[in-house]
Amino acid sequence: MSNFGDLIRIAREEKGLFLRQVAAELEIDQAIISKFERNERKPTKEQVLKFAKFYKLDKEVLLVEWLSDKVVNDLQDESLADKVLKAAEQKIKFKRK
Amino acid sequence: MSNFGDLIRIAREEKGLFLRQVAAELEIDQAIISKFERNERKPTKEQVLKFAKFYKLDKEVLLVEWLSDKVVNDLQDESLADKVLKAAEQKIKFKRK
DNA sequence: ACTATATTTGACCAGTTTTGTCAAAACACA
DNA sequence: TGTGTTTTGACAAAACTGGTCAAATATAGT
Repeated sequence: MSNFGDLIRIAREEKGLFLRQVAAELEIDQAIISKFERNERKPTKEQVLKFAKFYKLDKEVLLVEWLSDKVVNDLQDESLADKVLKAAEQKIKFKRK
Repeated sequence: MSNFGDLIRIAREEKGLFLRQVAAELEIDQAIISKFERNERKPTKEQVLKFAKFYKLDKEVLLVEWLSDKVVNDLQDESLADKVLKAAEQKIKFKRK
């Protein structure tokens, strides 16, 4: 199962870049990027988009990864997760009308 | 489509109670309850449980309503909602193993 | 319109959480 | 050991939450 951190770590490694270099390019402290890569901290939406652009990753893929991490985080109480997701789906459907 | 606010407003009206009374009973400021009923503010989990108990509503129903409101709130970008919910589902499934 | 009561609104505060900065510690490896 | 990279943790700044209160607004009865 993928997650935001893995995606950006792999992308960085594939390009053979150091945290320092990415940090300079994106103007984000390298300590923070390190934490993003280990899923220790959640980036802002802006930052997600910066990573997508810089690593040339699909913006949507990265956003979905990031948002679903956030949703999972809301559902601490696993036991209700299924019901909650179903309910959320219904609400979204309803909103679209 | 229901939501947390509607549920507790209807419950209160069915019991013929004033905000003031509920506020006193639950020790929550009536201005806040008013905002909960209009979905202007999100209660804490504790508060959700207080309402369930006081109005004798099913705890789980109320929690699902509350959590799914939270999830929908995360998904500002409706266009990705379906993908995000599917991804979240996968992550939950994965976590369970 | 006036009164009385109920609800909503908005300004403000305090406490918590999140985000960013930095330097030291830990790690990798020649 | 020496050099360069990554991780960790302490700290501060900023943003967000949750609560309090009183004034404004709405509602109903007279």
